[in-house]
Amino acid sequence: MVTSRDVARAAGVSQATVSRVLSSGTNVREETRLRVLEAMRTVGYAPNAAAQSMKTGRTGSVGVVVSDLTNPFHPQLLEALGGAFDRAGLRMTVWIADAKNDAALQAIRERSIDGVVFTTATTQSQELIDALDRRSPVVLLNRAVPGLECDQVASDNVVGGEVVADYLLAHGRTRAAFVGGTPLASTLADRRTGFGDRMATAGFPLADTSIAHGDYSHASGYRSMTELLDSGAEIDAVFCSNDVLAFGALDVARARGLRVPEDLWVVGYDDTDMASWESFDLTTVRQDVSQMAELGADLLVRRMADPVRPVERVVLTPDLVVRGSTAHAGR
Amino acid sequence: MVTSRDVARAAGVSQATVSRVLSSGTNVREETRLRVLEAMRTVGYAPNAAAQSMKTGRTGSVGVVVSDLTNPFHPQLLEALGGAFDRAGLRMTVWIADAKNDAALQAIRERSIDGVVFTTATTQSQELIDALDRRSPVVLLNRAVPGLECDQVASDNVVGGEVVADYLLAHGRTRAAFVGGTPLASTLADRRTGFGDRMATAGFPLADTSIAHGDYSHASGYRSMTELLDSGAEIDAVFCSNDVLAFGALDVARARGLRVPEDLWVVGYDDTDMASWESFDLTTVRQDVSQMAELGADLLVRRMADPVRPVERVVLTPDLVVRGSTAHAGR
DNA sequence: CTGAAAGCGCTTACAG
DNA sequence: CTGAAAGCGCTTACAG
Repeated sequence: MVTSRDVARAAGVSQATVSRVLSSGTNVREETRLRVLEAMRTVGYAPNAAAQSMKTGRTGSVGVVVSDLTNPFHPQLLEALGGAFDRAGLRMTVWIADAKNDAALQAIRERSIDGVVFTTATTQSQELIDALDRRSPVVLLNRAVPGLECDQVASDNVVGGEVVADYLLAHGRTRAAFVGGTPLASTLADRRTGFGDRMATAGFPLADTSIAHGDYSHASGYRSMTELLDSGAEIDAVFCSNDVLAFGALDVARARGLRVPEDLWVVGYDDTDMASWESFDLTTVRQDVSQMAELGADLLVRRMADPVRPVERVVLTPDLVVRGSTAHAGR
Repeated sequence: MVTSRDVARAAGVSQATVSRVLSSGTNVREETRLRVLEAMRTVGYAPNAAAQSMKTGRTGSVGVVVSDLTNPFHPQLLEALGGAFDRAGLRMTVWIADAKNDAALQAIRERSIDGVVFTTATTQSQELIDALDRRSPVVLLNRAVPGLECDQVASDNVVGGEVVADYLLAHGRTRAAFVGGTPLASTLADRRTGFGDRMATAGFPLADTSIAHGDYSHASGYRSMTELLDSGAEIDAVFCSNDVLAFGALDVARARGLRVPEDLWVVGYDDTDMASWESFDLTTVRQDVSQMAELGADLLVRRMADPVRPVERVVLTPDLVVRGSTAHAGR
């Protein structure tokens, strides 16, 4: 292994000078700097990250905890986060968690990473609370946990649900059902609350049959929609708590010869890329993934720079994207 | 920060003994071991990864370079790799690369990661060749680069194309077109070669109009299919070099009132989750993502353990999954 | 602007 | 089975 000592020898300077060129670049005569740089190239030097990290206390890596990459919303979020951290000169360690996952918090404790973004359902685990007590840099993205003293970025899912209700009501679609996963993640529960309350307030409570199955997958949406229709519920609209569920619901509608949107309106949530594909042409509530990721990455970077700054909670307002699964006629 | 020295003090032993408990666990009296473990808990100790890594020369992290998470095949691969590395006790640093990306190779040089899996198009960049000369652990997954002296796992894309041709020919679908991206990644070029050669050999060369546009996205498939049909080509089957392109092609067929499969057969590649959704019900060439990821992770682990072991090249044989976009009647 | 030296927190021979 | 000590490869005061 080539070390800074080898470079020093080759350049005829002390090891300390090599290190200065590497880290600050200041307090070095330009001529010396160039000579050292040249020597680095000649001997094929690359600084040892562990040694640097041990001295500086920083690793240059951050963690991202995501779940369920089969829902395209999550890869989109991951890709956006990757871009943001890349621009910030940070590497990204990824945990793909099924449920709660404290590996990332452990990694912070071991100083493998400098901070972490959680995009998964985060219960107030003791580990998380301890980490925050320790002033570990943690950002919650796409999740709001009211009691938690940490930076958070989330869209207002209650408003997201309300927007859908208002839209349906404005167009006389009053016999609405809700399809979610179960148990509902807080984000989805909020969507349901906003939606259901608004409909109820307008005098059109959701059908009791607004049921949900399993996870948040296509299969789950398919099953939920099937049961909904089998139950004989008279519905003219269905709001699914994410796009993938809505795709499943659409497939059921199609298979049964229901015309969308004439007979049934279908609304999703997330505005994933696929929602705009002609096969689906899905009206959905848009979450600006790029913006969300950008804000989250930025908050984490600032938190790492200053562990005691006041906590920030950013709430994004989602908006409705109207497409053929509701608005247009004759598709 | 709590160090092993603090633990030693609390347990009434030397720092070396704490370290022994931590690393090997051997050569320590059971009673001592328990006392140290207890002290660790009491003082809230977590070993410093950088210090460990500096001594051992290993980081416990591996890199994965993926591209284009909008193609669901890649998230599936990433998720499978994440699972495999997790089971091996390794963290996963992810680079989402648009083109060639040497950041991961740089990270190996700096000892931020112990090895890397490339799942992206890898030209024989000088950096990669240098890395291999240095015996850096590198595995190519889903990419075969014949000249490259490194472990590789890929499916046989030529055979994949041939399988499709044989299938079409066996069912009398002889006026076939190919839709790919451009420029073709080697994987896709192989699929085209296998497909085109087999069709030509049987006396049914592909239409000249077998064109391709842009990337490997839905939009690209949509545009290619549109041009294909606009050109007036008389085709009864189209083979798309991946599923996402096929979804775009299917949407065009639908929009134009072409019946699939009666008027047109559509075949994809990858067997992503979505291919089985009723909206698409796509016949496609299956790549076993889990197996591929498992093999790749395993090769990397073994390569890291033994940098001089002979290179392995694993070739997987893809198989055809027949669904409604070709076989069934009346959908 | 540069060098000698201390030290980051571990692991691991080397003695005992 | 345990401790004292060296050293992994850097960064950064401290002198000059």
